[in-house]
This record gives sequence, structure tokens and C-alpha cells, in this order.
Amino acid sequence: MTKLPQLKKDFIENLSQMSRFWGFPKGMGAIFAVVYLSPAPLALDEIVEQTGMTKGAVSTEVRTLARMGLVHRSSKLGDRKDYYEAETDFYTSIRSLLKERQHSEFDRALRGVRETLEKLESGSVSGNEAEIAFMYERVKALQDFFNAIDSLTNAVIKLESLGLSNVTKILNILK
Amino acid sequence: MTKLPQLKKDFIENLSQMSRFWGFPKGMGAIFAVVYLSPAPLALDEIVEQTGMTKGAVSTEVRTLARMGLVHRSSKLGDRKDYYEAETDFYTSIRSLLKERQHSEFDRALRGVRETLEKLESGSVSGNEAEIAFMYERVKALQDFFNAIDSLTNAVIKLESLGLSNVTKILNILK
DNA sequence: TACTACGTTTAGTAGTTACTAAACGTTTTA
DNA sequence: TAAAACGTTTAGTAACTACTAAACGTAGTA
Repeated sequence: MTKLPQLKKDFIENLSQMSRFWGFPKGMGAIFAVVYLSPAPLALDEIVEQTGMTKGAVSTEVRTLARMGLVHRSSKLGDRKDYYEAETDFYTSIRSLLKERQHSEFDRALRGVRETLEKLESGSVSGNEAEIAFMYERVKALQDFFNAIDSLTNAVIKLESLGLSNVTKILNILK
Repeated sequence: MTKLPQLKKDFIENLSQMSRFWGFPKGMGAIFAVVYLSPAPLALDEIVEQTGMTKGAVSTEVRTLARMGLVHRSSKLGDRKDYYEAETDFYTSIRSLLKERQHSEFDRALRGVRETLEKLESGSVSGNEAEIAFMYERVKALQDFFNAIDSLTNAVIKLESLGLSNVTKILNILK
């Protein structure tokens, strides 16, 4: 006979590990887990209590969670506290995460690759002809790949109304 | 008029940043870039020379690249050196990466969630009825989401022959 | 006014990670 | 046999990251 509080702790631990796996701080996973398991919106101090983290840490982590669209901040009238509740439509979260990616370091690097390609095909590069041709070929292939990925993610972003389960069904048909 | 060697350096720098963005060491990106831009298979020392890293670092990083299927190790008869060349079919690489994921810490955590759910629905948890019901609902929703993701990745893995560009076309039709 | 209840910011810290330098083991060559 | 040419492993390091503790700012309350 497992006790409910223990089960919650296990679950929080699980999401912490997942968080770390995705490259996020494990504290983020813990915070999300706590908020996600709460029926009512939680105040900062309640999160502090349930995670065992300090106010400062929760304050900063919860903000990035909000920026990612995984939790939402709200407030009650005549109550100075901030309250947080979890986004339950994960598909919505995914979309906001993908959108955020657009403005990241990744796309900066991607633009760099594009510029490299442009220089190569504009003939403004000095060096052995064959070497230039080869590099062009390779960089072009890489960019085609990135563009494909980009189309995919953009398609997912635009699917708005379509649930993930539907996408799954479609892909199952493809097999 | 840009010089070819400079352009290569820029490209290497770009892939390094991307590598870091995906949570891999930037050295990994640099190594892949060097190998990818080489028309002929490269020996370890040549990679060392072009990346500026030490032998030890390249030795270990290149091995994980090989494990991920992004580079391939080969050797010439009567030559003691190992040679490395880049995988150019990125779709193949993606599949091997997704396969590797299966055995990771992530799936361990996922199993944990599954167990939590099983305990909740088997009635072997002591505590407030309503709270248990609520937690079950939430954990169930999360797992449904994970299962959807899983189906998607498995679908991608099984697509074997189908190129990424084709998948893109299909998703474009969906819009 | 001082006091309390908040959330934020800052300074410092423990732990981690990606690397370097160098020793090492093994196989080929002289 | 010694020496050279490889790739690997290990010990140590510099930089980074996720955190804690505590000071801080601000707005409401007595």
C-alpha cells in the first residue's frame, strides 16, 4: 500500500530526470511536476515548500517555464501573490517551444550556414575550383536537410487545431 | 573575395555552435564539420590538425560520433591508421539517433511514470479518493502525450526507405 | 511611520563538463 | 631489440551551471 505523498515524490523525481535529459535543469522538471499535480493554482511559497528549493531558484525557474508556455501565471484580486498553474494541452506547449526556438542561437548558426552557401555559389570565393564545388555540394546538402526539418516544424506549428493523436494516426497509416 | 580556408573555418564554427545548442560538446560539431567537408576519409591526426583539439579529445569525441552514426570508421589495408568519413544521409543518422534514445535515461523515467499510473489505477494507493482520482487523470494525460510522441518517433524510425523530403511533402498536404 | 509580505536580484558555492597534457599499451619498422 | 607511429586512457584544470543564502525593492498594513 503506497501512500499518496510518496507517489507524488516519485513522480516529481521522474519528471526531474526527464528535465535533465532534455537539457533543462532538473529543478525545472520538479517545479513543473508540483504545479502539474496541483488541482488549484499554486503560490510561489507553496512550490518552494513542495520542491525544497529556495525562493530565488523557484522564482527564476518558474519564469522560464512561463516563457516556454508550460505554466501560466495568474493573480487573484486583492491578493498580492502570483499563482501558477500548469498548461495541460501539451500540444500547445510544443508549439510555443518550437516558436521560441526560432529566435535562438540555433537559427543564428543556421543563417551562418546560409551565408556560407551564398558566398560559395556567388563565385566570390578564391581557391581551387574542385574544392569549392565539393564544399558547395556538401553545404547545400546540409542546408536542404535543415530546410526539411524547418518545414516539418513549421507544419507542426501551423496545425493549430489538429491534436497530436491525429498526427499519430496519420503516420500510422503511412507505415 | 573570401578565401576558401576562411570559409571552412566559419562553417566549422557554425556547426560547433549548433552542436552546443543540441546539448553536445562544441568540439563534436567541429569534428563533424571537418570530416564532413573532407572529400577523402580523414585520419585522426588530420582531424587533430584541422580542429586544433588534442588527440585524446578527438579520439573520444569521434567515437561517440561513430556511435551516433554521424561518422563512419574505416581502415585501409596495410595502413594502421583509422579513417573517418561523414554520413551524408542525415535521415539515416536521425533514425540511429532515435534508436539510441530508446535505451536512455529518458525511457527509464518514462517507465517510472508508467508504474506510477499502474499503482494509481490498481487501487493500491492510500489517501484521499478525490486527490487520487485527480492525480490519476493528470498522469494519464501526460502518459498519453508521451505515447503519442513515441508513436511518432517509431513511425519515423520505421519509414526506412522514405526520404525526409517526402515526409515534408506529406505534412505540407496536411496544412 | 515602522512593519510585514511578497517577488527579485546578487554574491557565492558545489558539482559537472569539456577539454589539455602526458603517460600508456600495442603494433609496425629499422 | 630499440624506436617510431598509432590510438587510448588517465589525471588534472578551467569554465560553466544550477543552485543556496541573503540582501534588496516594493507595495500593502498596522
